[in-house]
Amino acid sequence: MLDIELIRKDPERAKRALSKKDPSLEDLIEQILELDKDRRALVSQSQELRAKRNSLSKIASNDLSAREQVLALKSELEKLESELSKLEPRLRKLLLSVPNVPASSVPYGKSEEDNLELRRYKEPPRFDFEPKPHWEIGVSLGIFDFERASKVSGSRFVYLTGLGARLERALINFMLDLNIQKGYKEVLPPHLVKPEILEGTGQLPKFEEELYSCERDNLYLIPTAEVPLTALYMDETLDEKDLPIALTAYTPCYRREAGSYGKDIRGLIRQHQFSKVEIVKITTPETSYEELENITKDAESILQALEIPYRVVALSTGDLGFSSAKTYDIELWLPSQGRYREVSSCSNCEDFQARRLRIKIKNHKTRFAHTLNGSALAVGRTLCAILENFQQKDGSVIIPKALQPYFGLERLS
RNA sequence: GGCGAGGUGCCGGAGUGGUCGAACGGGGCGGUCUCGAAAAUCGCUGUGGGUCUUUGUGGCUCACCGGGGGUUCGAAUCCCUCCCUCGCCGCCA
Repeated sequence: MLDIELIRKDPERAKRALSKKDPSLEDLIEQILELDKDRRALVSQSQELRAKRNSLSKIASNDLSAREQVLALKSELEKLESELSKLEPRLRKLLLSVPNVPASSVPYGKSEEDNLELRRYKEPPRFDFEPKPHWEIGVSLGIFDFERASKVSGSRFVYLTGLGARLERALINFMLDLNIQKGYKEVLPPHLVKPEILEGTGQLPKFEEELYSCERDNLYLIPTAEVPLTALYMDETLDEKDLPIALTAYTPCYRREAGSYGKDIRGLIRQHQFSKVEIVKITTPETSYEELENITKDAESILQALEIPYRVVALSTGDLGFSSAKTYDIELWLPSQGRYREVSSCSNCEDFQARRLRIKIKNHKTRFAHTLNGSALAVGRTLCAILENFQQKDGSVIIPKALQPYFGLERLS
């Protein structure tokens, strides 16, 4: 959530910044300004009445006429208050649907076409045979079972079996251990959260269709561990000397993938449920951009340890997520697709989420924290990359050295 | 799921209709004392909003004692409802 104070003070600047993300947002700002004006007028009026009422009440114990005056004030007040109670949720909802403003260092652009490649690690491998897509490798190795998954749960689900399940588990442990070594505190968070939490991190109110909900209990399945990790310190004021707070968690992620019907229908790339190891940092405004570089490097170091080719791109203004002020995506190489695919997204949300979640920090003065999050890493896609990049002519797959202690075998065959 | 107890400021804990933004204690911050520290002692110490502004760690004002609603001239205090925490019983990985 943006600070309404800033919108009020310099609406044109807010519009200019937001229209880099989405030009249609200018109207939204206009509406917000309008409602905010109305709201303040109503608040002032009702406050005046209340002040009058309070002073009359003080003498009312032995003054019957004061009592009558108060009754008159009361009906006026009720009118104002009912107007306010209609207006305030509307204003709030509008404000909650305004995305974060891009940082000035974010490259301008309309879509992912305009993302800026920053660096690459390792050449894509060359094969002296036709490399297979991961789903073919996995099925023939007997470690993926898509058919039975669709019988049981429908499309975009998979059973990992035998060494497939073990490989996934090895990756999770490997990633968590690396993160822990770097100072992240391991957390195992709840996988079901309240709507207000998703509102806090920015998934709601705009992206309801993306979420699985348990209506009876008014809870949602998390689409990423970012949600419960970032919300861990909701409604708290943290001491600045305890910053940065660095958290890591493995969780499954649940996404409905509405609106991506045709995309990535085969394989593990786009599933309704996937494993991810996430990192989150809570910092001061002064250090958050430095920390964005840090979490990106931390995520990259996992791919380096696994020897998987990747590149890092800076998202353009038009491709930035709702809550993010600046994002680096890490994309790994998939030989069967001949292109890079996202495996991590590292974002600085500045105080956008902290304001929604009321996470404050304090040394002399109190202010909102900055929050960052990054995947380190998406496990399923990493698993795909291992199968595809390290596949052999005979259909076996070499396991990267660093992972072997976790997996227990040098080769998958 | 059933019954019982309870939710008050940074913490503990009073307060059962007006003078309560809230006693008292602890903590924190500042002063005195001290070579210094401790002890003692004095003072200060919530958040959010509106408005004014000679923009000052400013004035005035409103709201907030788990959330929402109600009674009343007036609610932390009474009533309804929801949520949460703790205890016991039941069920259960």
